[in-house]
Amino acid sequence: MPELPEVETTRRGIEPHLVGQIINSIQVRQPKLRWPVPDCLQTLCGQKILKVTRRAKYLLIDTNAGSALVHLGMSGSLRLVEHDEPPAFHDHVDMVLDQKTLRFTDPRRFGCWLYVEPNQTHSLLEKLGPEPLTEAFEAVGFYTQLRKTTRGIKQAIMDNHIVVGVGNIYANEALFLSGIHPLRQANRISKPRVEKLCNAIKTVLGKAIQQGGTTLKDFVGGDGQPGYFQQQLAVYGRAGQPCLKCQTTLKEVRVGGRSTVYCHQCQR
DNA sequence: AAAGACACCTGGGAGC
DNA sequence: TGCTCCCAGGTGTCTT
Repeated sequence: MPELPEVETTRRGIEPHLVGQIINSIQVRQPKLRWPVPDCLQTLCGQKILKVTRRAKYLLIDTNAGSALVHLGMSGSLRLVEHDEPPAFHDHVDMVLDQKTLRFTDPRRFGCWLYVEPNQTHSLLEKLGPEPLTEAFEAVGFYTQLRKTTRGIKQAIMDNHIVVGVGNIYANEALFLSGIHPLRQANRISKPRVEKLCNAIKTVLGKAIQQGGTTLKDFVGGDGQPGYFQQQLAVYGRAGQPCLKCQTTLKEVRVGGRSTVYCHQCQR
């Protein structure tokens, strides 16, 4: 579920229900997430939520007494439920607000709930590269970064030091859109093609956010309408099927253990 | 300093 | 029907 568009969609979905609300309690049923949920998270109880922001795939729920730093991992989701809705097996954390309860579900427990002190940054956020949908991510800087590595381009764009938020699905899609072979050495791609890739990343992620997070299966917020996960992925999950541009059969290889699908005709 | 392997977990589907 | 194996949207940390 959660690639950057899903995280941003989650943020937009929960924010209106969170801002201005008081955190009445935080119930941790399963503290063993990616890292143990720290006791100091309780510092936030009694505080008013000021805003909900996102950095890479991390969500920050800000108060005057610090922030909750939440990551959805591979299988996490956040949604708003009524106070009396009984928790299911994988509902590990509840943030009880005035009107509703923000509930964190995560079967694989790769997600996290951490505490950040006021006016501090967390070490997890320190070494992150630029946000792909901002001007901080642009072709010149991107090209400079790519010149420094001989890795395949797919691995490079999935590296958080180079650009954040490009997960496996959208890495595949952006490379198809820009006509670049996923295994091509990052430092051997011409400037114009890097520019094209830069734009493709922005386009793919931006479109996915517009659609409400393409791969999301369950939504957050009261108005969780189904249907946005049935979308048009050009290559991901389509190995063996014809390329949408040239009908060549799409190939699949494993890159760093991740499924990688591409058209060997369109992508060079 | 950079790149690859490994780690953390559960659930679902394929294959036998 | 039931067991085993493999795969899945992430990413920090350890090992070369």
